[in-house]
Amino acid sequence: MVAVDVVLFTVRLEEPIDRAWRVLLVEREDAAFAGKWSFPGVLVRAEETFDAAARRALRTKAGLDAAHWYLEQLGTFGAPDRDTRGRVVSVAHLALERSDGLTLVPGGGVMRAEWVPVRSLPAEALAFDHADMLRVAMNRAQSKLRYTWLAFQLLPETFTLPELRSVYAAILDPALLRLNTGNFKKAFNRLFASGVLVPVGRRAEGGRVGRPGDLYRFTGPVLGTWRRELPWEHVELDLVEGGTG
Amino acid sequence: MVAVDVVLFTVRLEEPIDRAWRVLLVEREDAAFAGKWSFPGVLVRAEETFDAAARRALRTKAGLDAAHWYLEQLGTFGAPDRDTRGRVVSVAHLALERSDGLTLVPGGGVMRAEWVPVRSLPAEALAFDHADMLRVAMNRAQSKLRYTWLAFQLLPETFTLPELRSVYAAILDPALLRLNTGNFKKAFNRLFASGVLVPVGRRAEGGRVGRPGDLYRFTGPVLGTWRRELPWEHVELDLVEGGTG
DNA sequence: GCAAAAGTGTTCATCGTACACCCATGG
DNA sequence: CCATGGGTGTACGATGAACACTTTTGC
Repeated sequence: MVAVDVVLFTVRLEEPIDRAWRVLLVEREDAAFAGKWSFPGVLVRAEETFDAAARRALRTKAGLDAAHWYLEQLGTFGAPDRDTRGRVVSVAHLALERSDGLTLVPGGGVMRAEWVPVRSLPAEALAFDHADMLRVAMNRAQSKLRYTWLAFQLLPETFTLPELRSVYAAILDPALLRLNTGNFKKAFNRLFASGVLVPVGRRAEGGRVGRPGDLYRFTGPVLGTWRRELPWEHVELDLVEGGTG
Repeated sequence: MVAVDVVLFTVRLEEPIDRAWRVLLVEREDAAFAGKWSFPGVLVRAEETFDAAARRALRTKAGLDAAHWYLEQLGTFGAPDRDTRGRVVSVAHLALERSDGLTLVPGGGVMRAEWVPVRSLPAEALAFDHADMLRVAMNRAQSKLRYTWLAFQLLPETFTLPELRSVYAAILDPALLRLNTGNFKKAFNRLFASGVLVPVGRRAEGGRVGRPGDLYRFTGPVLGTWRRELPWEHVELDLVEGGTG
């Protein structure tokens, strides 16, 4: 028996930073798992790909149309005793998406579907080995945020730099919020220079105290590495014409 | 049906750099797959973990005792038509190990087992979707070499810096061999300073032309990231005592 | 002695960090 | 006009890249 489970992360910018990083969890109708959260998942059909099954899980269990969302395979969990009802191998998936305009519609054996704060989620609250899955998913999401431009996936079309910083802070480290704003912007100098991050106009909504931030738009692929990790990553040596004798 | 396949990489320092990066491939006895290479793999038993199954595949198909080797899950391949004999989901694994003292012993339905050069391996030479697996495995191995100290896993107890450079060159980019030796050493300054990389004594074997390299020993965990990837990775701000009015 | 390869040290440019200063908004 | 927060510019230190130079081997 092969199943898929989906760990769908989002960030709620309006929430306090410690509760901003959220994950989609559902509670099943089965009495056996009462009071436990789990990730939306389905059994893989005979002629179905994992990717299709994962998007179907989001649709049927939470009413979300994930047809075009960012989705990647996380890993496969197959400990012989992970499911008490027999050996079920689960291919876990990671998805990230903004959740502003979404409404959750529980379905298919699901009582509740909610965005639950990740940082304060105790392992006992999760069914099966989903606490393991969550740990792997959190690490992977943090890595992806570091190596790629996936952070922009969690923001609306136009956004301010403080909002961008909030995304990084919510997922990587809340302390980032206390970082100097100027240096934060400088970290994106290359994106500005290459025209992938472009300013739009002043921010009208000044709901809070200070000066509103400038609005920006991201026009690049969300994947694509941050920069080189090894010093000598780009070796473009033209062969030196060494005399051979 | 759930199977595991293992992509086991090694580096042969004595070979020319383009043929130094090698992968373990086997040829099955089945007439249906004659002339095609595949990765060693087995069906997962009822009460067996993936990890155990992967190590069993190396043992039974190639006679390798991989009990303590570096092994990680790569990803799961489950396209409905990937195996002509029915739907078989395969959990691919990545392993890296030095191969100096190893002898390959074909077994369990395997005719041949060989270390095949990776860079010159055409996709058509591989059975099933193993060409896809290989591509993923190559990318993952290259990433691991960049983010971790896994390169040392492919070297003997003591080694020279040129040999270390050869490992990086074989897997990342052959052009690294033409890089300045001094700057290469400087890239490991942190390892030297922390005492994880320690010199031993002069290299006796001077089989080649120039001066033999100094011998070194690596005494650290093979995993462990290279360095920070985001500028503001380590936020250790003490809260500034701002007057709150 | 000469060529080839390994290893050391210096210089220079780049970039991350700290910090001072200016701008815009709400009360 | 003052507190709060966003944005700009400058100075300094760390470090990667280029390169000159020394050391050690084989022929």
